[in-house]
Amino acid sequence: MSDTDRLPTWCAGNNWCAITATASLVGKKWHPVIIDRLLRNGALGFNDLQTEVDGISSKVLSESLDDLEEKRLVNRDVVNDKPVRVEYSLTELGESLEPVVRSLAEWGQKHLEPAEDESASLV
Amino acid sequence: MSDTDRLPTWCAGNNWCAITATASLVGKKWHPVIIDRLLRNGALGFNDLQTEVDGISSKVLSESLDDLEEKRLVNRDVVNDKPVRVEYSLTELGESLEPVVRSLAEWGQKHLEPAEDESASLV
DNA sequence: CGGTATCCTCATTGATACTG
DNA sequence: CAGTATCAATGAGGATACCG
Repeated sequence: MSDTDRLPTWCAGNNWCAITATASLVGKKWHPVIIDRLLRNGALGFNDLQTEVDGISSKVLSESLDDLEEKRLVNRDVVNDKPVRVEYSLTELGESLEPVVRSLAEWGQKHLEPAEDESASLV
Repeated sequence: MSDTDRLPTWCAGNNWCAITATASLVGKKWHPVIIDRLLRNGALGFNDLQTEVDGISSKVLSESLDDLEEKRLVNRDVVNDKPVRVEYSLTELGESLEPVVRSLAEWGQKHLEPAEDESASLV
């Protein structure tokens, strides 16, 4: 019931529907970071991932991972039973987000960072 | 003080800093739609914009516009004094977001929409 | 026309603690 | 190691009404 508003009814056939939907994916604060980490490092365990992201609580990481898994962007593989060892990795769909993430990163690097501090020239 | 966490300290020199910053821009639910509308239509008045977006309240539109203006993505021009006539348009910086928005849209169209409903063929 | 002002609800985050 | 449980705090989003 709560997921009926995921794709609003006014999201007819126009492409900003896809924009909104995608933005709600990568705009979830931690999602792009997690995806980035996974793109860079490949498979990571839960705590490794938490260390990599640095600043996220285990609860939020767990929820984010659930969300990303549900959306088929990450795989969760139990690679060992005892002691428990889990590895998170990107699915093909998740990896297909790379250009999107890169586009975000490039725009941000080009337009956002210099705006905050004009005293330093480009490195 | 509350804006000290806009760019978290752990956002060192890695590019996911830019990712996060950009994602927080275009991930604001209505922002990408507004930008899309402005990209398509050019300059729009407040109420026109509200009609275009369809579903946004004047309060949220107003706040979004403030936010976008503050980030130098949209211009607010008073083109007439009495009666008041205001036009919102994208700045160059705002227009430079087009590839980002397109990248979001393309990914969403390619990967998101077919997954939700496989019964209907493309229109 | 172009907004503000309230007030309210719900989603998201986060800290801390605890478990298999 | 890999999470879940709880609870508090924050804030974005929305409905409605009103103002210059």
